[in-house]
Amino acid sequence: MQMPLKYDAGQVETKWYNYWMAHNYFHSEPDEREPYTIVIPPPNVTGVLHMGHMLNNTIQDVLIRRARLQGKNACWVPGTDHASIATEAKVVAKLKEQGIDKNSLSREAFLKHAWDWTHEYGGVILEQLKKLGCSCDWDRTKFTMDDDMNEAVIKVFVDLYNKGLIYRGYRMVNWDPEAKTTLSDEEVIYEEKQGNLYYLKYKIEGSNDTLTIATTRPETIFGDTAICINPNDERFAHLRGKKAIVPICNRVIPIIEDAYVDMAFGTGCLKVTPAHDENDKVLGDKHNLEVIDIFNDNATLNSFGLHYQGKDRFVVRKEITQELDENGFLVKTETHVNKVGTSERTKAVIEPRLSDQWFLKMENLVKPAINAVLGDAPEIKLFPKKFENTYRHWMENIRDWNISRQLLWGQQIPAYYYGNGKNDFVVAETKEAALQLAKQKTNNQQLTTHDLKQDTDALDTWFSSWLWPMSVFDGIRHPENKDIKYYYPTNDLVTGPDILFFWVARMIIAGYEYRGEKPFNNVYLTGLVRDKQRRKMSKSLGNSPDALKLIEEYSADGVRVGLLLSSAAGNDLMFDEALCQQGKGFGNKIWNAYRLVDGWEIDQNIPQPQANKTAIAWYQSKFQKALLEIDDQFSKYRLSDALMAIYKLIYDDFCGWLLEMVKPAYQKPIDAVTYKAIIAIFEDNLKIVHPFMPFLTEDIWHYIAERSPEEALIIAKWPEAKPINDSLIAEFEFASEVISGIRNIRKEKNIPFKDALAFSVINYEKAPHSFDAIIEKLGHLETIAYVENAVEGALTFRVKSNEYFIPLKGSIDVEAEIKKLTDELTYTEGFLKSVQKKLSNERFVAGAPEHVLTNERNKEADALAKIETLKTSLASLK
RNA sequence: GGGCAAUUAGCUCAGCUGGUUCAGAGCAUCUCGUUUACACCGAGAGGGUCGGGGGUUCGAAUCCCUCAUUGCCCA
Repeated sequence: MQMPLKYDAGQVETKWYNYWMAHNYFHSEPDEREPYTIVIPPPNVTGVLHMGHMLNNTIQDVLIRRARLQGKNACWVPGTDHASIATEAKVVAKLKEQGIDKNSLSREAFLKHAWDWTHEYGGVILEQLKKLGCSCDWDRTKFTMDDDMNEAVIKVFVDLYNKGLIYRGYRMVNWDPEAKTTLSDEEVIYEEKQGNLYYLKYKIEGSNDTLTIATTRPETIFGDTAICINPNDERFAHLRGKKAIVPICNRVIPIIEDAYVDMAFGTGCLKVTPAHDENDKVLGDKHNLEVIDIFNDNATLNSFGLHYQGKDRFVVRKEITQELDENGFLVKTETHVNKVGTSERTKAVIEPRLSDQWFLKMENLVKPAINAVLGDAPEIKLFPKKFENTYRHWMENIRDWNISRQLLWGQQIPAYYYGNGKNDFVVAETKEAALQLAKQKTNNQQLTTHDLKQDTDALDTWFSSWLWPMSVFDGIRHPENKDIKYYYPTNDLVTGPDILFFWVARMIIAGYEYRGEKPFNNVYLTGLVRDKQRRKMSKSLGNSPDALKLIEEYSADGVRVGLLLSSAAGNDLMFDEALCQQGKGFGNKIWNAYRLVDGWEIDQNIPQPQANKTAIAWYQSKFQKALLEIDDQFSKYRLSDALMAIYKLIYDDFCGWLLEMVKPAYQKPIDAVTYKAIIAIFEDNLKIVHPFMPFLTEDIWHYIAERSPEEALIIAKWPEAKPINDSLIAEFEFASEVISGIRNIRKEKNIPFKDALAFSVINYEKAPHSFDAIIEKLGHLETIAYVENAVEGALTFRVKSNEYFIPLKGSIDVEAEIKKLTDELTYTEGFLKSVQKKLSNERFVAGAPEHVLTNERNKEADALAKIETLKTSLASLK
């Protein structure tokens, strides 16, 4: 087939993606082959492709395509998650645009809107992954809110509850008193605000002593249930075990000691208000303090606020400051800058508020997961290893997981209340099952489903995605099905370090709890994609390039290469479009290399020149060496280095050297043996490039020959390992230095390449002649003459101790030659001296290992030989 | 405030358990070159006292201490 001059990426990409889909190469079913499985980190269903996804999914596709070429049964399961907070926020915003208030809708009506939204925008991101070339098994696409997935989540919740691992408890949440709703941490914006630090005097019970505390929120004194001092603070040693009296409300509260208190901040005495401060809550739990909530849900004071009842918190702050001052409790006021959380949407100052939440006990669940990664015989490896420290730190200090969210979008918590008491509920997979349980629990056979009210909260999205590697294979509902038994544990997980805890650790926990087995063998943690100024790429900064535009401009292959060229595992990636350009350039290079080969005329009758045979044998060894290196880099998840090894192999060794070596002279045909070998080599090259540049390689593959669907590159066989001829590689290295020497002289003397040169050598090194014909060709020499003595009137250069001569018509600048030789001599003598100094150091000779010594002695011998050559040359010139 | 990383050429990074990858790669820069695959090209060149200081050692980018700077996570 005739090849176009230029590679048309857009057209080629569509063509081959459709071809791959039509022939079902991405689909996997269990069979007798070894499985290789990846589950995608499910992106937000309503999200769009950004640079992080591009990097992440390129890596996964490289891994999966390589596995496929290696003959494994490769299965990459795609899907999306429902991202409850993000999606719900988007739906709420859209409704607001239409003038609809979320709170005016019933649960069912709201969910209908959310599903409409999901159906409209959901899956866009998956379509975008196709543009990138991702070879996911689309038949297996999952969504965390699919019916079967929901069922698995609920089943797990009920099971954990029945095991006594799920409980209800209080937790501090971000309360927006204007919207009267809970906000996630992501929806709170912290702003620096100028405020005051009020110094308040508290009396000590049973004495005339006082203590002074500093607070930014004097109105919260009604909620004080302790004063805390640092046990190491000698200033307050006299207060130990005493009690203090809260001003105005005159409540008597204990003085407790805890190292949490910063002795240097304020007065060193801290008032503790567990109901209204996260840190105070922790202190309160630790010291068993009373919890007094002083606010209504709109942030006015309740009855604990006494005569301030019904007034807003900020009004009270002013008024109470005055009252305290008038009664002599206010010592002084200082200005103070602190960070105040405000609502992203209403701008209201967030009120920390205690609220009923569902928790999962982590202490015991976490044990197998710690052992799996950090134990003596780790079953799961993290790449890069440095994240093991982070993992350890989090897992060993794990807190119970708050799994409830005050949202509608998500799996509704399957707890059913039959009464108003705190414990008047049952947990079951269905309402019907709940009714049975409720009847048993209450002994009230009259109960009906109408008496049951389901908890209004939804489950944290991570409570779905922590089951992902199991639930996508239906392994929770049907633990013995053939898919889960075949594909689980999966092989590699590729994700960002920012969700190491939220997701990765929890999947490990769930894996051991529900299958008694790890969910994956290896975790490859990618870096964050940043821009050239090291800023994180984000929508709000607007510094993230449009992913699809990039693909349009640089081709999918180009962008893939660009992303991977500079992304060592775990290191952040400084994204630069120039890298995509480099990727595109690489594609162009391969394309044109094939155009060259494709254009050759083949002559069956001419014998293969020895030089071509040597060249091909050399490249084959070089290829095998690269293959080993590539395998090694892959095993360490160093895809960047694997790609660079391939890049250099193809660009330099194949295009730069091999093709130049075997290229027939102008309008001359090539022998059939060489041609056949070059084609075979080209095919092997395409195979190793294919995981990185799937489109271009598949396209060229089909230009090389007519191929049936069974012969497509995507399912070809990865090149076999063969022995490496190291001496041939070394001989080439030597020859390439000779060629460089010739090129240098041409350049120095402005000799055009088309002029053939006379050339002589004194072969002191007894170098073999295998590459002579190649040196002649690439150096454009008339011939290589082996001589015993220096050639007069010639330019010279040396490789090791061999001396090369290029006689020039016209005069040689003898002075310049002498200077060149003298410089080389001076340098070599200096080098020799340093080597000999080392060798004459007895402690070095005694202490250094044998191979180091041998090396130093070789250096010495080489230097001596070279000095000999240089001296002979100099003598002949003078 | 606690913890964990990092600092090597103009840029992005590699350099595993101290000595043949020991100062490297790619890009960028500069010079020369339109040789019939490719100017998205070819041939060459320059560029780093391996963040500063100290120590261990025959020998340190590599190990230890210290200071400085930066980043990340947790509070």
